[in-house]
This record gives sequence, structure tokens and C-alpha cells, in this order.
Amino acid sequence: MFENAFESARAAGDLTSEDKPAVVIETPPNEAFGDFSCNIAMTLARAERKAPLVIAEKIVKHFEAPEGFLRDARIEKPGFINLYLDGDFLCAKLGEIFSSPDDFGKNESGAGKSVHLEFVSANPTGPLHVGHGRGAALGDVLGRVLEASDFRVHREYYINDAGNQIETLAKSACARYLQDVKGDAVPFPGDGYQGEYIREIVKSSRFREGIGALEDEQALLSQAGVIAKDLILEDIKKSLSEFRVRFDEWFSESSLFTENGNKIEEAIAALEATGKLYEKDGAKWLASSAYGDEKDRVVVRDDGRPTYLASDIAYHHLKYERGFDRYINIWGADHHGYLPRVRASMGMLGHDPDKLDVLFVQFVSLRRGGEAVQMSTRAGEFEELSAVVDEVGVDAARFFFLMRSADTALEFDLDLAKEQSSENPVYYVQYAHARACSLFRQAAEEGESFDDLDEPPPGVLVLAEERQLMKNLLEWPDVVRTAAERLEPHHITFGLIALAKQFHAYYNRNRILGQGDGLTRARLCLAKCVQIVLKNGLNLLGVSAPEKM
RNA sequence: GCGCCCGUAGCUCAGCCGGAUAGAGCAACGGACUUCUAAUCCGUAGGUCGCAGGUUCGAAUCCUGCCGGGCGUACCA
Repeated sequence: MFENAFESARAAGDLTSEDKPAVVIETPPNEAFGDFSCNIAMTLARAERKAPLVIAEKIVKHFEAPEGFLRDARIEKPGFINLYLDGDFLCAKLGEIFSSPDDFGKNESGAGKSVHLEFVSANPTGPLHVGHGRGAALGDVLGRVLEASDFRVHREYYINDAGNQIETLAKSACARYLQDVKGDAVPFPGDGYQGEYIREIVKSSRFREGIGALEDEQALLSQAGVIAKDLILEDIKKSLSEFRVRFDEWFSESSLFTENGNKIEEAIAALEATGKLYEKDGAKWLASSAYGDEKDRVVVRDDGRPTYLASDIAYHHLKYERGFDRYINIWGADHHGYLPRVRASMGMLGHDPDKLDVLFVQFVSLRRGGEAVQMSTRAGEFEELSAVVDEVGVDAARFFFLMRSADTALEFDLDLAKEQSSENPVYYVQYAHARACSLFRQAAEEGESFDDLDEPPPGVLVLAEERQLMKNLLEWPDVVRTAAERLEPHHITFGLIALAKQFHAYYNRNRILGQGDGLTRARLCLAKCVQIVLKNGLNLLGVSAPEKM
């Protein structure tokens, strides 16, 4: 509409600019400034050499709005053009919610493109802790948001089941096992995993049966490592599944060495063919500094063993060869220095590094009774995800993890998350949903049949807060789109809290039932829309939307 | 030293691909339940958006430099 007005204003000689400016429509901070506003006049000011207010007038003069759409278009002081929508137009737009309730909020910004989404990928050397939980919630919800934006999402967990940490796990398990059968005199390796979970593992019947009567030290070691890893991985899968996080694929690092040839060697050979690998001090180095990394990196050690980076190069190389349109990884913030070298290696292999996005998720600290909960990974005493989930519930845990943007450190208040009161935002949103549902139940009990709710009839919903509510509802698809475009699921959480707040206020101020057929019906329609959007939003978060509380 | 993230109300945080009077929750204070769920609502109070420059008609938002906090800086993963 603005573009058309600009064109016709130019055709009429009112404007002289050649270039069509980028039209930015935004929602004003204050209701008094209308429903939408545009700054086009201000951006044109320079090129036109005229005051923004003058330009705005010329543009508004050439507006051709569809019938029944605009109530008013006003020009405000610095040069904003503010549009005031017709209330009945809003009512009619709500019809979209009813025509396909489950789909409302979806958008097509992904245009059917495929996304490879890798997240969690915690080492199978210990249980998941709250930090992993945050990554899990973020990745899972991002996946849902991307799907709602018409991306095809493949969720993958990369299992680091090769390398030193598995050897360390094997040694730790072996030592605990021997301590268990021979007494505490058996030394525990200094770099071993201290966690209590390893003692439990070696006591389990699965472990004992797997070990059997092995005496040979090497055989015992490798067998202990395999079993411990398997048991831990099962535990991880269980924790994630209970946390309502699912994966399409569990990709094993060790499979890179064994399946369909050695993918690590292939990747190294491919890099060598590009001339980007060189030898120094007996090791093979990646010339990544020429690709934005701060220094070159070792890919093959001087003893011939590949580094972790070699695995990751092979893994990402394989990802790219699988032909996705985009790749998104979610990593802990402590891995941020790792991205340049992975990007560099992909560039060297002829892949487009820009197809790879990495979300870095900052740390989680726990708070209980107003005090920080001490977490010491060195001593193996960290707060496990499953313990937190058991304590506060899946809904609260997921919601809390998504109440902050990923790049800010999260303080997780256990007391608050557990609290079933107004102070807990999860319940706040769920309660709004349950409240709406109870209205429909109540209406039915009173014998009024409102199960054919559709868009509100025109001319009835005239309150300012009703307009505001309608506008917020209609903006929901934009919230989802923004969350997908910026890879920021927390917009969903904030959008839901805002909508719930608006609905609670509206509910308290205005009676919905028993207002006469016309008004009650219209307000119920509105409440139905609220309920649908809340439900869809909670679904995106993987949080339940109870009908009763 | 270098790199990434953060610094906004007493606390926890939104807002940050430039826009109008900087928002929310908690905490504080004062109100609202014979009426649709008080797990709710209404009101009051609370701010030199870390500091200093720059770009701009306009900066919490972009750039530069400082200060403060977190994380990283391996032939570990």
C-alpha cells in the first residue's frame, strides 16, 4: 500500500526520488499512535530535500486502501504516518484463526527448505546436567518453530563415543569396579570421572554380566568402557525423552571410522588434496588462519592419531554431503572459539560456510532459597537435568529455559519454578488457557450452545482492550516468524506471557457470559481465539496446555 | 595479551537488522473475591539504558575506545 502510494505520488510529480525506499511497517509504542506506523517519509527526507511532514502528506494523499480496511491515516510530529484499522476489519481477520485453528501461527518463511539441527550432543561420559537441558529445550523448540515456518527439520545428536574421554571413562569404570570387588586400595586415576554415577554403573547387573569373568586387563578395560558408555547413553536418552525432546538420528562419532570406509581418513585426504594441510613437527596442520581462525590447528597428531577436530571435519563434511539447505548447531558458550576452525575447514572443502549457523548458549546457574547452588564438575557434583525436572516438572523446566535469550546467562530459580502461584510465569500462561476453556464449559452448562464459534460479528467488540487483544492475536504469526528467522525461541515465551496478561486483565474487567446473546457470543469468539493461540504457543514450547487447573 | 558473550528499575530480565513518553516479572507500598477459576486483577513508587566519544533529522539499539563481569584461548573433547 505504501509502495503503491509512493509510486503514484511520484507519477503525479509530488515526489522526485528515483529509488523506492525499503518500506518498514511497525507497531507504535502507544495506542494513541494507531495500529501501524510507517517511517517512509523520514527516510525519504534527505533524498527529497523536504520536511518529512510534507512528504508524509503527499504520500497519504495517494493512499488507496481496500474497502473497510482503514479507519484513519494520520501524520504525527517527526513524520510518522500512522494507520488506524477499522475494528470490523480486525474481527473479520480473526476468521483466519477459526478456519484452521491448529495452523494459526504457521508461516511459510522456510519455503520447504531443509535444516539439519544438531543439539545437545553431550559426551556419553556422564548424565546430562542443567546446561545440557537448556540446549535441549532450545534446540527442541527451535525445531518446532522452524517446522511451523515451513522448514523440514532433521534433529540429530552427535555422540562423541570415540577418543580420550571414552578411555577416561573406561579407566574410571574399571577402577570403581575393582574398588568394589577388591577394596578401596585400588587407586583411582587422577583425571578420572569422579561422579557417583560411575559407582552405580559398576554395581549394576548389566555391567557385571557384561564384564563376566574377564581377567585380562586390556579386555576388561575396553569392555568396561563400552558398557559404561552404553548405560550412560541410555540414561541420556531416557532423560531427554522424559524432557519431551526427541531426535531423528543419533549419530555416532565412532561410526565415522568404521562405516562405509574411514570417513576421517577420507576427509583428511580431501583436505590434503586442496593443499590446505601441511606437516610440521611430525603432525598435520590445518591452515585455518587463512580462513579467519586465529591460528592453524593440528588435525593429525605426531603419533598418527586424528584429533577431535578431524572427527568434526569429517562429520560436518558428511553433513554437507547429505545436502541440507541449512545447518544449525547448538553449542555451549565455552565452545565459541571452535567455530572458526570448523567454518574454515568447510570452506576449504568447497562447502558454503554461511550455511552453517551456531547458536551459543550461555551457562545456567541454579538458585535455591535465594542463594546460588554450588556446582563443581571437578568433583562430579553437578545438578543433573533429570533431578531438576523431577523437582519442578517438565513444563516449568522447559518454560524457564526459554524465558531468556540464549546469549545471556540464565539463573534458574528452583523455588520459583516449583511454586504453583502467580509468581510462576508457567502457571500464569497455563492458567489463562484454563480460564478460557472454563468459559466454554460454563457456557455449555448454562445451556447456551456456543460450539459453533467463528469470527466475531462486526460492530460488537468496540472496547479499546478488545481491539488490542485482537491485534495481538493477529500478530501471533509474526512472533513465530521472528523466532524462526532470528533463531530465537524466547520470543514465543514472551509473546505468550504478554497475551496471557492481556487476557487476564480483560477477563477481570469485563464479564463475558450472560451479557446477552450478541455480546456474549462475540466475547466468547474472542476468548476462543485467545485459547487457540495460547494452546498453539504452548505446543511450540512443548509445554502442556491444561483445560482445567 | 587476543577472541566471544554480557552490563537497562533494589533483584531477574525483555527491547538491540536506528525511531515517538525505555518495558515486564519479582521485591516494596495501597486497593479488588455474595457474580464466568483471586494460580487473577487495579493502583503507587522505582532509571544519567556501565563510562566517554563518533555516525544520524533521531542512538538503549550502529561504530571506536575505556571500565566491570563471565567464558575461551590444547597434538582434551
